[in-house]
Amino acid sequence: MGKKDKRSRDEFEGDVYTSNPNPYLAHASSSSSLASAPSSSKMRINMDASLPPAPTSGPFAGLIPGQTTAKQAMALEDGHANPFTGRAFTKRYRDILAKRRELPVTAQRDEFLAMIQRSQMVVLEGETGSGKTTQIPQYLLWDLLPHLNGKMIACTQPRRVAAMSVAKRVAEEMDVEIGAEVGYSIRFEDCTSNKTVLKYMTDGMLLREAMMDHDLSRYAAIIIDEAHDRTVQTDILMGLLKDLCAKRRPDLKLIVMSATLDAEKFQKYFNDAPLLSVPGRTFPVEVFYTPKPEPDYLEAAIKTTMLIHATQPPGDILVFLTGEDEIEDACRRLRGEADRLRSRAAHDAPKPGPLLAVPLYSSLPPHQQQRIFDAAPEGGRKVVVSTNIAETSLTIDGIVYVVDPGFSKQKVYNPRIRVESLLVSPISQAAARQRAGRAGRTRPGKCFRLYTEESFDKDLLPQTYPEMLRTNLGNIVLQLLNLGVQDLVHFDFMDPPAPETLMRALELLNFLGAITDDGELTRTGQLMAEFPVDPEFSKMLIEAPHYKCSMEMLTIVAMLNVPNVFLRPNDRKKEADAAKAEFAHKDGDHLALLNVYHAYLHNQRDAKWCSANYLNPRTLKSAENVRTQLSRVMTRVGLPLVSGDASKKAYYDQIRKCMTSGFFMQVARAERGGKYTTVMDNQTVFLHPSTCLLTNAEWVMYNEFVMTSNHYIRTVTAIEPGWLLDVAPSYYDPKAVPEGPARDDLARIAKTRAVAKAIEDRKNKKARTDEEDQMMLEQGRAAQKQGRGKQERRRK
DNA sequence: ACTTTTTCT
Repeated sequence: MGKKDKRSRDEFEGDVYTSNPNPYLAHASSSSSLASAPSSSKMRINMDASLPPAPTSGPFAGLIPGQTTAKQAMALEDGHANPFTGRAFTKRYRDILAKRRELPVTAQRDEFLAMIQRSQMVVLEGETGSGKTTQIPQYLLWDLLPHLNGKMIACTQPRRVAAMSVAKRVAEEMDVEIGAEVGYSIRFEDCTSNKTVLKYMTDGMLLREAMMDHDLSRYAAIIIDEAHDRTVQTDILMGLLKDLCAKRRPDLKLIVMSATLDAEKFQKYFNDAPLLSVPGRTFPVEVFYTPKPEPDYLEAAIKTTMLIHATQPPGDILVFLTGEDEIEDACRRLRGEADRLRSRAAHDAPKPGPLLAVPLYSSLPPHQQQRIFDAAPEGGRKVVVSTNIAETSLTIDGIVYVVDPGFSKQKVYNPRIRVESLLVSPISQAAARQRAGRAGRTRPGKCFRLYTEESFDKDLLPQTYPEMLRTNLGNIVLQLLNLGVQDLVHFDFMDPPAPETLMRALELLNFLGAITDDGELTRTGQLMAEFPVDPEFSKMLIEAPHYKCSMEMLTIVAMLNVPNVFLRPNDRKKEADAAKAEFAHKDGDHLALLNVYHAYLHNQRDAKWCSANYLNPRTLKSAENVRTQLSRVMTRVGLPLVSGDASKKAYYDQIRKCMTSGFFMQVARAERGGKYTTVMDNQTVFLHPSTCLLTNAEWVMYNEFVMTSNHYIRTVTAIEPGWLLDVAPSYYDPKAVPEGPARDDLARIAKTRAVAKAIEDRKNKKARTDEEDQMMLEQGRAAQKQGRGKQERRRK
């Protein structure tokens, strides 16, 4: 830790004033001085950015903020009344308190306090069951007493559900109502109040707040939890906060909490911040490897599961596979095998128990997801076959055996062809450990890895590649620019993305008009950053009023920002396809989505109607949520909510043209035999079989490029090539388009237009001269008249 | 020629 960390509080206060004499200035000079001014509470930038003065009376008397001990806090926790509310502690509180005192982290409370009191940043490493997520924020609360000077402590989580459930737990632990002293803030749900001093929130939510207040001045401390997840949001937050701590908030405390043994990397990144290691509390898991590599992991997984079922003591099994189809298939086969095993068992031999095979993946409707918590059948066992959702997001108690084939679907981004795709790839060692750990939550367990130990050591990466290196950065770059980070190349990423990926993002934003050639955020870019969607979508929304289709664009963008609404159960594919055809629009999938949403509202959002039509009511509900949020943003930034006349022929043209203004970079032109070629990079692609496009459209725009058994374009709508010249003239300058039929088309249209324009110009020019002549004549007459008038007056 | 992973604003 640097010299700064050892300074006294007085020096810190001095620092605050010298480094930032006028906080308003810092704010105004940032690039996000948008039309939508920050709300007044957010403008309340504290001139006194340091700790509150030591209270001389009241329940906290005797504590010196930033210098307390565990003993002092524990005495108050053990007291009669809750110092934060004044109310007497409940019995339930005391019961929970007793359990909290047994958590591994409790033993290190003083050690933690000592570290954070002498260092601005601390890295904390703790496995599951250590209690770090619930306790550390409370320890800080008792030490910094942020409520005494109107500040808060934030603890960020990568996932919404975690933020919400941990907040609820901690509210109980502190004997307060959720939303009062302890609250949470996630998209669509702000459960906080002016009383809130401890706030759990998603990383994305804190990033949004940072856009309005670059200094995050409401917070006395920020805790980044689950940092090992390395989500894009976590990574950006770490970069921002590191910089903020060093430059503008020397008083801000930062704790980075991580689960894996990768803490040294975090430590190094945070300028050798001190590290606290907290042991976890889980049961031991015995790990087994296969002696030889398995040629087919699905076969091996089924074989292994059956073997466990037949030979191992009671206990449920968790099998990790990669996707929906694979999982459903595996479940069917496991059921079959188990039945066969039971019917074939010899009379004298013990009969193996029944096997309950339950699938688990995110798109599963909630009531089916609930089935993973069903009890195993009498005398038998339960197998949960899951995607990596069971790795971190969902915990199933009672799992004793884990089958880990070592694969998951992972997003990869290829900046050269600007395509994100999902690939079945080997997992990392960290992920493998995480999977194994799922067997030891309630008692000692076993993990069967379907690969060799040598392969684990040699082939698996220690950590999963951070998402930042596997994703399209369009939206992230826009956000960073809006956060006032001008110099992206030198932004302190923990793992810097490939320069080509950054280039692609800047190029995209430039084509969309969000940034200038020099990389400066434009007014359009500032507006775009206000919308919680990718830049192509926000561009569509901003352009919508010009095309008189704000309402329609809101619906389409919302529908494209939730998971697929169309259900297609394996045993009812035909019926589902027929139901979907009812919503089809001849010009493409985007307009079909519009039809679906209208029908959904028209049928009073009825869940029964949804299922009868093979639509997912849950996704439609969230589409409505997204739509409401987006429309609020539009109103806030002053974009009119207008709609065209649906009975006019031009109505759908306007909508399609508006979509083209956002997605003009994703356009393909038909070839023979149902093939298409993408216009800018000459990729051969096929319409995804799910498309409802009825015409043989020559030109189409698409939403997604998917690589599965083939190159497909998904969610496709027919467009007119001429629109491309209107919405992106420089991008579609025929000279810039690769040679081929697409370029020929564009060149022909451009030429026809040029000729037409020349004729029009000449006509206009003639008309103008005629008009001018006429005007001059009239002016002349008027002057004559006036002149005569004057003469007449003079005569009088 | 024949179909989707996870999460967040």
